[in-house]
Amino acid sequence: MEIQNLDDVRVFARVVQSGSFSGAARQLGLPKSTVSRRVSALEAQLGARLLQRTTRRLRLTDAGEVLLRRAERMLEEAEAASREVANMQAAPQGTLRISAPADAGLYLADALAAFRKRYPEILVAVTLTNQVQDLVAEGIDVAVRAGNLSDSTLVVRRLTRSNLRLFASPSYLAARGTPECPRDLCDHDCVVFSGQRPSAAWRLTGPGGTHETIVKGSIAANDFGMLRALASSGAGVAMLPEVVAAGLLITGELVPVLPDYTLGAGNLSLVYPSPRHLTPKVRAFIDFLQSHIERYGHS
Amino acid sequence: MEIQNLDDVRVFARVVQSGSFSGAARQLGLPKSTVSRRVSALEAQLGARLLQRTTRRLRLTDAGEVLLRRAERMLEEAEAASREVANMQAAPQGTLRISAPADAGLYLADALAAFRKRYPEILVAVTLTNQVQDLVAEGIDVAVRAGNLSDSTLVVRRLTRSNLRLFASPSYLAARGTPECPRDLCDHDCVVFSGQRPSAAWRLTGPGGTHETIVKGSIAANDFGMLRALASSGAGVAMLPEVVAAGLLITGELVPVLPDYTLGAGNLSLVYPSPRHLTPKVRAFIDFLQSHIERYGHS
DNA sequence: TGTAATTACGGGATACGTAAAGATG
DNA sequence: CATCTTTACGTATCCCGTAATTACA
Repeated sequence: MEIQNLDDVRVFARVVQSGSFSGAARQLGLPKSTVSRRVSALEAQLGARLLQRTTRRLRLTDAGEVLLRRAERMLEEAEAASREVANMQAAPQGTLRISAPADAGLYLADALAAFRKRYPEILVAVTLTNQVQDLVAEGIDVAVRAGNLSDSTLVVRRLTRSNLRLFASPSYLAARGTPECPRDLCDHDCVVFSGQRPSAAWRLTGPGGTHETIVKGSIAANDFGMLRALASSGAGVAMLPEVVAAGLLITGELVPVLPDYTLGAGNLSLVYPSPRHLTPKVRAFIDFLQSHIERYGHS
Repeated sequence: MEIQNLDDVRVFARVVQSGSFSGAARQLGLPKSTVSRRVSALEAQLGARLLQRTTRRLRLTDAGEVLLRRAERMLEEAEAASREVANMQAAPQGTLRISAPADAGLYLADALAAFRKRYPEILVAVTLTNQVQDLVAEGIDVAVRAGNLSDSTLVVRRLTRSNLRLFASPSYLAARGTPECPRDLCDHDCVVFSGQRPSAAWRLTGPGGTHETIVKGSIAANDFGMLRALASSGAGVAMLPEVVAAGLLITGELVPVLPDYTLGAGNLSLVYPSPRHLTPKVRAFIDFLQSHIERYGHS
């Protein structure tokens, strides 16, 4: 048969080293009976007696000698594996593969530069793309996502939720006028985040308190990238996370609408495959980004 | 934590190799659930995720890569150990250490020569001594013993029991006459095997059928070596295994008495420490000696 | 929809510690 | 007689296989 239990091997090695079953039991903190049974089990699995023994004396058999030599290397490998993995868990290192929306690059650059300074051991590889990737298939450790995530299996860690604002293209505003207060929105085409129907209730918080305005959307989509594209091409007023709009604000393709108002419900999230045994490099990144955002904001 | 179960490592390696949990389950003949749980257990022990997985895709994590590399060497060692021990069990080899009564040397020589011819792989080391040794302490594989064995823990394998005969020294017979039939023994000094008292009922089987004769012993001892010494120095008629007497028969210090009669109760035995996982070299020797005696007798 | 991974669940095997037995010097 | 190994025993734990669940393409 084959050796099944590595602990049995450990017990055997300890018995040999200490020269007695009782001694090994004491050193290992096990009952003597367990030590006896473990060695017996190992002997049964190998089909050979490993130790010739009376109550007073102990002697390795030929088979015992063979096993002992192998056992040393075996246990060394096992221990090395544990140690190596533990270190890897303790000290963040390796390459962190990040996926992010194309236009989040500008925004992330800041945070990543600081992150690299804080964790020089971690190499960072960023994939900027607007298509949602299969994290597992692509070997991505963590993805930055904006919007409502119902991504099933994946774990979502929300970083912030207070950065939804209104934007429109200069051309649209030139044609339709610029809203001065929430009520004005009723007269505008609105680009709504929704998979269902092109209407929504926007809760705007600003100088005049909170107003809930029922807007009729001209177009709806469940992807902020698409909303942004629609807005920048003049489809109407869009509610977008600042992160999403950032790129086009700089180029002037979008301008803020009602800049004193926020809609406070946008999610910027990190997404990763499994909550279990989080790699330290991922954990480090998540925690770092969280506190970085809390400290410096997100625009 | 430490890796406890080597089977878990095997399962993990197989999963990586086959690229899927289900595939590994099929190859290993295990339920899929078990494969899943084994990998999870390993991950828990190492405190690190080894495989990033969805239902469709599988990917080694950094920790997984580390473990895999170590696992290969680990499993190789384990397999080599099993194989080596198995071979050792299958093919008798190594050094067989035998302990035997000093005067059994002559008798054993024959058998051992044949044994060596049959099993050239087995080296034989014979320790001839009249003192009973501690098999385990001395590293003796098997001992030849004659007489009544009540040796507790040790395993006794009786080889033959039909070689008890009567002997006396020529000087004794010259002084007291030579017995011609069992009845004559009543008039002789008898050297009796017994720890208790110097008398015994000897059942002699010969041409005239079986006679039970109550003999009064002059001296008793529970060691055939001592009985033989007594007999050869003229203490009386002794019942001895032929093996024990053989040496002195050749030198003429003992001669048979009532040579047509046997007492059929003497044990020639092999003794070894444990019945479990008998080493093949020991098993080979036991079996060989058994059949050798059956074929060629013992004188 | 079909396949893959995980989990819930119940029954059964296994492993444990205590304690007693047996052996040894 | 003190110490050592093994075993008997009752219990608690774990582990397994079936099957239902959830995820994914």
